[in-house]
Amino acid sequence: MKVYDHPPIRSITLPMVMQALSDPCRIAIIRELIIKNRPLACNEVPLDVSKATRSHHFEVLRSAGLISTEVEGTKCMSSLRKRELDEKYPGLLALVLRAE
Amino acid sequence: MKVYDHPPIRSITLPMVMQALSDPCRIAIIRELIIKNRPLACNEVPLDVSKATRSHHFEVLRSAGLISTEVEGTKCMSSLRKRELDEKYPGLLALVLRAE
DNA sequence: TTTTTCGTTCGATTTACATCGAACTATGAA
DNA sequence: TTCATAGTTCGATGTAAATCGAACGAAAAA
Repeated sequence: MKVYDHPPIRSITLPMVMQALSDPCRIAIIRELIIKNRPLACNEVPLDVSKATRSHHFEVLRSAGLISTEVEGTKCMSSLRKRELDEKYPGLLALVLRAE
Repeated sequence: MKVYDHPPIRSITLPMVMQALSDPCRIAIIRELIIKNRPLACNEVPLDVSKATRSHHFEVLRSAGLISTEVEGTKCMSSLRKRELDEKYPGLLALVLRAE
């Protein structure tokens, strides 16, 4: 069974976070996680890309420290690292949620 | 004399802004503008890159709507579009200033 | 056990980006 | 008028990123 790597929040840098959020698909994923306020499987977020690309975007968010993922059966559920993000980057999630 | 183009703030998107802030040089420029709180010439911001690259980074920030630039003699002075940014992306500048 | 579901990984392609040196332009100073 | 300063633009190069289809693997369902 696949195990995901989650970098410690200390090792995350602002450029990494900004880079991760510079793509519309990935912003959509983060927004959905904020709104739904629960872990989501990859295909619960509507995106107009192939599943390979979708998987790629989740991986980018994961390695930028924005989400964490764990396997549940055949699905893998991703959650916002909300507490850590709010502490390290206060205002970031609110910004992503509200902004156009 | 060179005239710079500044996109209207309503045409700016979050991915554009995030993309512009995904580079350490550009974050350094924005920070310096926040801290100094006045227009700065390109070479007033210490960066370890050539002047061509420096010029490029200012251009990226400009076309992402983060700064505005006007010519003064042989220099070109860049300012933060602070009022507009605070209105459209509240919390963004504070985030850039504080975050690691 | 066979099939379906969910997602990853690989290899390939295309596009975007950071970077530089060199040539250029406009202004101001000598 | 000549020189210096500040920055842009061009062309080139190398690297990173987005995207896909196809093949794969693990777990659940039939």
